[in-house]
Amino acid sequence: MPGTLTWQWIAAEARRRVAVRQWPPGSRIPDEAQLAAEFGCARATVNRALRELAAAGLLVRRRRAGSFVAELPVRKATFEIQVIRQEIAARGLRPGYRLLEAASLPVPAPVRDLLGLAPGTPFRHLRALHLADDRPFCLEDRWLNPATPGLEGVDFAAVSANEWLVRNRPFSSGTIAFFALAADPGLAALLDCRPGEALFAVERATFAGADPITAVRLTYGPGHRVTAPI
Amino acid sequence: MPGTLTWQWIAAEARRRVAVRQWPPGSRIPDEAQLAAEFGCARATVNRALRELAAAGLLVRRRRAGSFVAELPVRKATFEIQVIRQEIAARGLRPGYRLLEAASLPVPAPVRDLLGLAPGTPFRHLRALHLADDRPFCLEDRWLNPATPGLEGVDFAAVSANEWLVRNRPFSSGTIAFFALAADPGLAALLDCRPGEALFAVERATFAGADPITAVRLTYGPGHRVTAPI
DNA sequence: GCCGTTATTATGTCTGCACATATTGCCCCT
DNA sequence: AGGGGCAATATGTGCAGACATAATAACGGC
Repeated sequence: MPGTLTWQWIAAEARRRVAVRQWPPGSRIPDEAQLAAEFGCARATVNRALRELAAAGLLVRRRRAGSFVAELPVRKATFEIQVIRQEIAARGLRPGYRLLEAASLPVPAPVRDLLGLAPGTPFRHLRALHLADDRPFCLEDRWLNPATPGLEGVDFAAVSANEWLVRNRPFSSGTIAFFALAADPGLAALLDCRPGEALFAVERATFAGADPITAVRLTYGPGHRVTAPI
Repeated sequence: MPGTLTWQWIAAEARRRVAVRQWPPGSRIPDEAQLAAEFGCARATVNRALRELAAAGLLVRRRRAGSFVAELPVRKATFEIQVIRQEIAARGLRPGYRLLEAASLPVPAPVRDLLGLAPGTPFRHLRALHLADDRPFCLEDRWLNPATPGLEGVDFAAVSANEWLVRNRPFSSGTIAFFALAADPGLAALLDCRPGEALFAVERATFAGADPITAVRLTYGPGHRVTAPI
């Protein structure tokens, strides 16, 4: 055991003790100082290991109270949100892009609520199709704040709004939602599927601080799956 | 600036510098020692801050090369996977549960591939309906390794397999996938919706080390959304 | 001029110490 | 017995210094 130190080893050992019920769910585990003594390392090293396990949902830590094994551990799955072009390339396909529509319109009510806007606010509305090996991959339907800095003069026929935003307005906060959707005739024609077919869709709303930047719905072609390791 | 230290302040300041293009995408940022000098703190503190930003996808760090602002930052959305009963309770609804079917059957091919099993392996097959305020919420269709320790004698009419596993075989690894699905007549009857309606579904495969534990598909009622902050 | 070896450098991690902070539980006062 | 205040305690974070490691850049031999 000594010699193989590092916080990762300690984290793995703690995981093992939880898995074999040496530290049963709900129980309090020895405090950092005790573990540091047992493993023959500094308390900071134990702290690093346990902090990691708490972030993973395995432990619950409370000041003065101690560290406890989670009763009903909340597992966390982390999905990576890439630029769509990269998402397509990662599947070994050739990405393509076609702008369908660009206009300035008053935002519809659902988007208004999502972004917290006043009724009648004009936003830029964009619809574009992302292609993989020349076949429809996903429809991007976006409402974009016209006050976004740097927006004037951008040609969204050449660069997708998706990619322009990631490059130019990155690091914003927001929410993401996944859901299922039946293809209406228009969607079916665009995504090359049967009307009524079940499609997978993602909606994102993003903000820079309190300022709304964009709301987007990405509707994927039939059979699309989003996966992540647990 | 001095006095307000903590790694969180440094992380926020670094985020700001990236956002205002003081540190443009792709550029190399000053190294930890320089930043520590600038902020008047220890290198370990800067390290903690930058490590956090790298985990968030904002920075890319390479030994000897330095820290760089990500070109196309890969945003990460973290979904919490709760026990279904808690998921229902969190929506302010009364959770219910009904076991529909329990049998020992040879695993079908798709599940076999997912879990890496030999053909003809017998697994325990469970189907159960989770209810919210007595209305169908989600159908659980599960294949469970009969060799799972502690499994014998568990009454899955009283406890959902979902919850039993989280309590008794937690902390396993695996994969999760989200996708859309059209309701077949059987599903439609169970989930109280129209046949052909688009439904949201989740598939998980979980392992303890290399040993397969379970494969499960959760098919949610119409209109279900899964959301996460970014 | 090309290629393999070596030195340099920035990050990754550990140690040992210190103080801050949030609770909890005990004690004391009423 | 009950309630409020205080001290004990475990985590959270900070500092300075050190060595490990990986990847690059510089160098030297052929």
